[in-house]
Amino acid sequence: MNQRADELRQKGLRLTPQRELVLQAVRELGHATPEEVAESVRKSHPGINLSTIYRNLETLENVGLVKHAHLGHGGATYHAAEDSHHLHLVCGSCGSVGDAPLESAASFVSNLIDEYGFKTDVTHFAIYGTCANCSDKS
Amino acid sequence: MNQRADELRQKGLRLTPQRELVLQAVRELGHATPEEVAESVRKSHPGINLSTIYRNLETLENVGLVKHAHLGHGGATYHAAEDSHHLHLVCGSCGSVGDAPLESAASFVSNLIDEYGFKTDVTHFAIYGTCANCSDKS
DNA sequence: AAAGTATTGCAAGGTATTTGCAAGTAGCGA
DNA sequence: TCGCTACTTGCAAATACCTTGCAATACTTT
Repeated sequence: MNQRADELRQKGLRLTPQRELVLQAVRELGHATPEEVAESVRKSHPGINLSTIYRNLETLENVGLVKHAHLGHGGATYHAAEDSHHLHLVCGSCGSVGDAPLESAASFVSNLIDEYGFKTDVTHFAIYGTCANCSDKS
Repeated sequence: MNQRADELRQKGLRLTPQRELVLQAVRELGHATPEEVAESVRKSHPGINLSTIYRNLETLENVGLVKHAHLGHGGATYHAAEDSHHLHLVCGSCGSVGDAPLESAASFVSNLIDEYGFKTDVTHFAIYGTCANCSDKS
């Protein structure tokens, strides 16, 4: 039917309605927890089980269509693989999540490679701190 | 008895054996989950309850003797406030946690301040990536 | 030493995520 | 198009991790 389906099938996986819905929801939502994905999917298809969401997020991640990042205390948040080209600035004070381009971290990343041989993925964990807004107030 | 005890008492808190043990364990362990702290403490004092560990970690953090960081999927890990002067390089492949001095991120941090007014605390979340060891193998 | 209150241990309660299993269904082949 | 096989789903139970209520205990101050 399309590339996506083929890619799944090649790995012995199937393109089920539920799986498509999960992928679509992740793409629409940007960053979303499994719970939020479930909520979104259920607007059109109320019957979908939470464990199905979890299993599909995992499956889609294995295939490379989806990635997860850790933006806070609790669980992971998921986003489409296509938009993992920015880092997440999480404000510990107000909880807001801002974006910044990868270039902001370019020198940092190359530092770590040069000095430690460590290949950094700055998108996977949040960059924690205090946003401009909250800094002003204090 | 000592500075630590006084500092606690000033805030209406008490220095209990359990509390001292928790602090000592955190200092010895470097980075530790509540579970690991419990395990360590129980070697000398088997009766200590997990909820006591959790409550004391929280209390000690409020007082500023202990801090927590997010180094992986699950819960937080705790360390003594004194050694929060490094960032954590977590390898997604082997799970190892390496340290790097704050200076490695200095330009990154000032970038984010200049461009977004965002004050970064690079120690709070792990820096995720692949360590030199694991890069070699692949 | 006694009183007052923070703290502890225990058990129960939460929340988030995972797992076992029978029923359902996508996708390949005839 | 039909059937078969194996991947998936929904459901319920289980697990992991952490929090909370409460009565008993034990630091601290007086």
